[in-house]
Order: sequence, then C-alpha cells, then structure tokens
Amino acid sequence: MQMRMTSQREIILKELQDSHQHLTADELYERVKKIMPRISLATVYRNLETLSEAGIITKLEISGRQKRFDADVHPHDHIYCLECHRVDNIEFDRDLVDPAAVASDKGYRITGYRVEFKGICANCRAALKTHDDGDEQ
Amino acid sequence: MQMRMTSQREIILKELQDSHQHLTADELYERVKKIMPRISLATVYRNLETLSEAGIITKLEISGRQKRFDADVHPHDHIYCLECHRVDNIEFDRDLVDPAAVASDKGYRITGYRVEFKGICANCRAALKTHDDGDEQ
DNA sequence: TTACAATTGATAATCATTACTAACAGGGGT
DNA sequence: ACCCCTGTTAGTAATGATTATCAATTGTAA
Repeated sequence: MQMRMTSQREIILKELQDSHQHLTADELYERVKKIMPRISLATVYRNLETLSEAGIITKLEISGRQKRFDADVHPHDHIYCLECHRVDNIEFDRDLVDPAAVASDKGYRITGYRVEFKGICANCRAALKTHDDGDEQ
Repeated sequence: MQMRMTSQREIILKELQDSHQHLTADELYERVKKIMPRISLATVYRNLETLSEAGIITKLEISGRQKRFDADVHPHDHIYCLECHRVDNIEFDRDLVDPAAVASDKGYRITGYRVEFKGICANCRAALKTHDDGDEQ
C-alpha cells in the first residue's frame, strides 16, 4: 500500500504515539484539532484506517460492529471468522490463564477475561480455495 | 432484577437457545418475526439486554462501542475498566496459549488471538470505595 | 375492577462510522 | 513553467446499529 506521509497523517500518528493510550478516533480528533484546527474528523478516521492497514498502528476490535448474544452462559471462549464473521464456541483450557498472575501492577481488580481467536472457518477456506487459492487478511 | 417472563421474552430466548449460534439482535429479530410477526426490533434489543442482565444469556462485546487504536504494534494484550472504559496494555505470557492445540475440530485456520481482561482500574476502585464501597457489574 | 408498574410497538433520536464530492497538493514528464 | 495524474483533504450527507421516547396495552396485586 502506497501512502504519502502527509502532515495530517504525521500529526495523527504522533499524537497517538505520544499519548501512550488507546484512544478512540474521536479522542484523537480532539487532540489533533489543537494542533491543526481545520482538520476533519473524517480525515482522522481515514488515516487511522490507512495507518493500521500499513501496520503502523493497531486497531482494537472485536468481530464486526454488531453485538452478538449467546444462550450459553458457562465460561467459555470464542473464535470468529475474518471472512464471514461467524462466531463459534471454542474449547480452550481456561486454567492456563491465571488472572491473579496478571496486571496486579496496574492496580486493576480483575473480574474476568476472555480469549478470542480469529481465523478462517472451514466454509470460507473451501470457498477461498476454489477461486482465489486463499490468501487473506 | 425482577423480570416477568413475557411471551415475547420467552420466544426470543427460545429462538436464541435453539439456534445454537451467536446471533445478532437483527438476526434474532428476523427469526422471532416468523413466530410473532408484530414484534418490534426495539423489543428484541430490550429483551436481549434484560436477559443478559439477568444472567440468562451472554452479550459478547468489547469495551464499549467505539473502536480504539494503539500505536504499539507488538503482540500484546489488554485490560479494560468496566467503570470508566479505559484500556491498558497488559503483560501476559502469550506462550501459554497454543493456537495449534485449539479448535482444529472446528476446521478453522487460526491466524491470531487476543486475551482480554476486564476489571476495575485503580482510579475507579478508589472512587467507588469512598462513597459506595465498591460492588459493581 | 381498579390501580399501578412493567412491557410493548412504533418511531424518533443518537452515536459511531463510512461514503461522497469538489477542491487541493505534489510530483513527474514535456 | 505548464499540464496531467493520483492521492489526499475538508466538509457534509448517508448509513447502520443501538437507544430513547411515548402512548397504548398487559399483568398483577390490592
């Protein structure tokens, strides 16, 4: 992906880096506006997308925009397909993760955690293989 | 939380259970409409919320509605605060999780995973302690 | 059987994000 | 210097998911 490092892009990136936080597009927009008052919110969104496609930053997200609901309430984890966005339960030995051993340094009281795998489901693997020979995401 | 098991609520729950899937509100709405054609999408949303508050179903979600961006691209995990929705990096030994050992049964090709802790951050713990003596979520 | 609170359907409003569009900017090449 | 090409921008409209509002309905309990 070609990408010119425009001044807008540079400021957005620098503000995110300097923040040492996980900012939303909106929060970043507010910060960048202080430096470049005429910048547009759309520009912030567009450049965050571009920068994360280029691997310069990371977008934190879950499977898609819509929330999903699960009638199974016992603690378990999930895997979702990057292609079709389906979500499946997954067997994963949760004893491997010890919340107590984590992040006491941050001062959090941990009440739970989830492990979330992503990949390509069987259906989509087959579909991709037929016409495209599956290289994705 | 008090809650009458209304016919709408019952059908919504049953459809979700019978599906053995992780449906979105919209998908569930489409299914429920076949049984109760005059039901409103808002009712579906409302009852999914109510049922998950009651612990009868689970809502799959990440910290809030907005996406967040991270200038740190090395593989790492996150913890977020249920109160104020802040997100912090977390040190977690990712070698504990072996993607290859997971979910081959489902036919997925796994390309990555995240571990996401939730809890109450130090700030919010302090704030809650002063007036409410912290019982939450 | 009246009286109150919870719930519903319908729809408006909100929020986050994406799409659109006309204007602008920065190279080449000529 | 001039034109052309493409990427990018600001501004704004449109979209999609979710939540809020509200009058009407229902269930429950006195």
